[in-house]
Amino acid sequence: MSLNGIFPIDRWNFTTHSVLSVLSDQEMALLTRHVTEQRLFKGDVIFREGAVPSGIFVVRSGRVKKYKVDQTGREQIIYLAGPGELMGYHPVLSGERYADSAAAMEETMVSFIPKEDFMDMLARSPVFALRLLKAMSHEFTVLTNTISVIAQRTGPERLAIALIVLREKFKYGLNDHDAIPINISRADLANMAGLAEENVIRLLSEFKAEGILSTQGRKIIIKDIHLLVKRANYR
Amino acid sequence: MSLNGIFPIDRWNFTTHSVLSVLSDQEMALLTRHVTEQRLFKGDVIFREGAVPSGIFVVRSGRVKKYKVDQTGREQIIYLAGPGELMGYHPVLSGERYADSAAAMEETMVSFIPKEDFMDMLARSPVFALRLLKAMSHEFTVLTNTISVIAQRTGPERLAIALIVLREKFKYGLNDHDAIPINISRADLANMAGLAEENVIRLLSEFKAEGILSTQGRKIIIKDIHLLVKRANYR
DNA sequence: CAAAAAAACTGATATTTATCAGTTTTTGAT
DNA sequence: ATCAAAAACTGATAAATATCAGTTTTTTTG
Repeated sequence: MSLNGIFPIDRWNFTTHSVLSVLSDQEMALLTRHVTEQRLFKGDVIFREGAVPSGIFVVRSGRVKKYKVDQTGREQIIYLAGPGELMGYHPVLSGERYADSAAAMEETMVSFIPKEDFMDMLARSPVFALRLLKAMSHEFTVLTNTISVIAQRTGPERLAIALIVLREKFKYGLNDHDAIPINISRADLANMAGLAEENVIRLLSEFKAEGILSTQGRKIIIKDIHLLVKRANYR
Repeated sequence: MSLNGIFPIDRWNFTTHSVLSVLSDQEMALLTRHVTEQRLFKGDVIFREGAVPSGIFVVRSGRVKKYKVDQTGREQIIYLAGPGELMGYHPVLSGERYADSAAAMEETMVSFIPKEDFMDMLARSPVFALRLLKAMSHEFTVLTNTISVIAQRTGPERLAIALIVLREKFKYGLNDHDAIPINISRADLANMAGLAEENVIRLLSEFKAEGILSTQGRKIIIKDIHLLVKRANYR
């Protein structure tokens, strides 16, 4: 079932504009001539805030969290990247260091493209540059909405929105009628919603009592998406 | 006195990469051939969330807040734009609607460039496109840091950070040794720091008691920037 | 498959921040 | 300069959320 029209899911989480797809086969071959593949396991760090980038990453499979760590060690998850998404190109373009860190949330495959090849393709292909501008502009909308969610929504609303986003992120590869098991630790969920872990757990059992979801161990299954959207208090 | 090295002020608030400056005189003339100037007064809305953009804006003088309004009518200020900054080009590039609203915080001059002229220049000038990519990437860092401030800092820390940013934003046109009067309503300050207005006022008098600042009516003057940076708990 | 480790969960309490109902001060218009 | 309106400010209270100190369940590993 699609959420279009009910909840603007695309605005909250997806980078639907496929950036690489605008390249011709020839250009693609040029861009990926020095590409390397990496298999990552849960918790593996892909890049760390403050480090100097040497290339960009493409998520091939799995899920990656982008986050910032504060003084007390708490993580705030800023974005969740899935298959097909580009990561880590902003600091390459701006000549800065990484503004956040990225880590695999499960077994994940990523491709690494050296920054020289990326910048080279950008200079060669005006279409690619324009498409990247478009994709970044969209990401901007997503980040702006993230700010408003964190700053203006209550705890229960933030959790409900995080669950709606996660459900979409975990849909990948499943049939439409399948139940979608959201496989995420309570700690990661808390860091997404900006809540203490204990409060996430308490809210989850409230949602369960309301018939919104069920749990199987750590896995969360949304039973009534409309009720969940209502709980998110979306206007 | 510069804050470089003490507090990474640029990361938090400035779009220092001047986008228009890379254009030749000829290109500039082409871009600004249909430009119109507008004089705006305090509170005047420049664009509103959800509206369809028909061009981009350049702030010439004054200060503009970019914000989102929630169900209860509360504003969260996302960014504060000053002289030289481009506004409202993201939705033009992505073909979306405005993700946030913009309003003048004081008497302000803005230029309006029709989107056709902007897109035309982008197609004509690869240097311009690359520069825009660079500027947007930097903005990304700023937004990412905004998220971490809102999500991970305490109320007093958020207020201290807002004041540091505001002090820089109000520096424009003053001599280095001048006191910088931050002229902002308590309501706007609260909406920047993500606090209730009453708590901002209480915190301001705490800061005053600590010798960090003084007030003259609504105007705030930072007396000890090092103490303020300390209060922001920056590492 | 049993033991150990990790994660999920619970209840009580503390802390932070917002809300409400005002009073006082400042600002802007005549 | 005066008055009305708006903004700044104060104190008391309420609500939301975090923290602490555990117990129970689930997952992982030898």
